[in-house]
Amino acid sequence: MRLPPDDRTSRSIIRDTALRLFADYGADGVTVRQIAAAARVSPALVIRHFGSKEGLREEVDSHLVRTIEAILKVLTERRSPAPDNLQSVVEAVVTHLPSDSPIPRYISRLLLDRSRAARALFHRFFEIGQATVNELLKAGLAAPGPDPEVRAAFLMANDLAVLLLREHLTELLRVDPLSAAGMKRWAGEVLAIYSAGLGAGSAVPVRKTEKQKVLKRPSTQRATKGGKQK
Amino acid sequence: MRLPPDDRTSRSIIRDTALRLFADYGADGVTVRQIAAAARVSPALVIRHFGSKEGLREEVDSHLVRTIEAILKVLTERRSPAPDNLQSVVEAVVTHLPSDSPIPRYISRLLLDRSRAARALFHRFFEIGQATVNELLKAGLAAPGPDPEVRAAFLMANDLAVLLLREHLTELLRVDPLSAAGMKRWAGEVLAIYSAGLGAGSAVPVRKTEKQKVLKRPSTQRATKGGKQK
DNA sequence: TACTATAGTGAACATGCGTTTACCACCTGA
DNA sequence: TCAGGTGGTAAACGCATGTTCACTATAGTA
Repeated sequence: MRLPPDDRTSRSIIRDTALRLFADYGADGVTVRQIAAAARVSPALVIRHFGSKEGLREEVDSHLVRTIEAILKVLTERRSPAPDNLQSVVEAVVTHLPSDSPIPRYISRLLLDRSRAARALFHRFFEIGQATVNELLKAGLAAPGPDPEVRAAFLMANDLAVLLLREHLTELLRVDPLSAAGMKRWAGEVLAIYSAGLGAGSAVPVRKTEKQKVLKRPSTQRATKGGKQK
Repeated sequence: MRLPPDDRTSRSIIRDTALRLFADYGADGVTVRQIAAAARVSPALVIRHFGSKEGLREEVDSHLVRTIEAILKVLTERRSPAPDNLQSVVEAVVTHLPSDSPIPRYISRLLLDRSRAARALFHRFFEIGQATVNELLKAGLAAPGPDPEVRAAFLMANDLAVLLLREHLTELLRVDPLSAAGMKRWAGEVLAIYSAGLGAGSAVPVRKTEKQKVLKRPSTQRATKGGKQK
C-alpha cells in the first residue's frame, strides 16, 4: 500500500503538502513559501502548477471532496446489507483514513467556511443521514419523529460535532473520540441515548451509585499528576 | 438600553468593531487598517491602545469570555429553581444576546482554535452540561448512563454543534436554528429523542417507560405570550 | 501661565507576501 | 541536429501589511 515518493508527481506532492499545512494552520495561516519549502520545491513552481495560491486552495478542496466521495461511495454500497449497524458516518470515514491523515482536521476547518466545497460536503452528509434514518425507519428501529427533516439534521449535526470538537473532547476525556478506543466509548453512549433516551442506562445493569460519583464532581479527574495550571 | 456612541470610549469602540470583523472574516482575514477604518480612527491608534494586533485579539478574546461568563452566571443562578426546563445552554446564551450580535459567530470560530480562551469556554460549557445532567439525575428524569462523563460530553457537543453549523443548518432547513422559530423546531426534536430515543413520536411501540411524559414536550411550554415571531 | 499627561494623527519604514520574469536542464520526436 | 515542449529555479517586483515616529490638540493641574 505504501508507494515510494517517486511515484507521486511533484504536483501531487505540493497538493498533499498544502492539504496538511492548511489543515494544521488554516489556509490563511500558511504562505506559498512555506508550502514550497515543505514540498521541497521552489515557490515559483507552486504558482506554475496551480496558477495562484487560491487556485491551489481550490484544487485541495476539490481533491478533498473527491476523496471523501470515494469513501462515502464504498460506505453506502456496503452498508445497505447490514442496516442494524448504525454507525456514525464521520466515524466510518475516519476509519477509512490513515490515523495521521490531515483530512479530518481539514474538513473541520472547511465546514466553518461558506465555501462551495463546504456546502457540497455538508449536503452530502445530510443526504446520507437521511438515507440512514430511512433505513432505520423501514427496519422499524426508528420513527420519523414530529419533524423528520430536523431529526435528520440533528443526527448529522451530532455526528459532525465530534469531528469539529475533536481536539477539545480529546483533552476533556483524555481519549480521542475518533480513535478506536474513543469511538467505542462514544458510540456506546450515543446508541444508548438514541435507542431509549436519557432515561436509558438505569434499565441497563449499571451500578448507579458509583457512576454517579464520577459524574457529580468534575474535579474528580484521575491521573492528574501535579496540578500545574495556575 | 441604547447608548449614544459618545458613551463608549474609542478604545471600546475599536474593541467592539474588531470583535464584529473578527467574527465575520476571522482575525487573520482582517487588517488593522480595516478595523481602524470601521471604527473611524487611525491605524496608529489601534496599535497605541492595544500594543499590537495580537494584543487586540487577546483583549477581544478576554472581553468575549467575560461577557459569556456574565450571561452564564445569570443563567445558572436562575435556572436551578426550575429544573424541568431542560434548555440548551447555547440557546439560552444566544437568547440573551441581541439578534445581530457577532458573538455567536465569534465563539464558533474560537472553538476551532487551540487558544486559551477556547479551552476556557469549552470547559465552562462542559461544567454546565454536567451540572444540568446532575439536576436531571436528581429529579429522576435521566440516568447516568453507562459512561457518565461521555454522556455529559455528548450532550454538550450536540448543543455546540448547532452553534458551529448554524449557517449550514440555516441554509438546509431554511430557518435559523438559533432564531426563536428555529429553536422551537430544533428543541422539539431534541427533547423527543432525549426523552425516549429515536423510536419516540410514532406508532412504533417504545413505551418501555413513562419517562416520556415527564420530560416536557415543547408544545406544553407556558409563558409564550403573543407569538410575534413569524 | 506653564507643565504634563492623554488622545489622536499622517507619513514613513521594514518586512513578508503572492506573483512575474528570465532563464536553465532535460527529454522527445522529426 | 535542432526545435519545442515540460518541469524546474533564482531573483526580482510591486504591494499590503503591522508597526514606529514625529508631531498636534486638548484638558487638567500646580
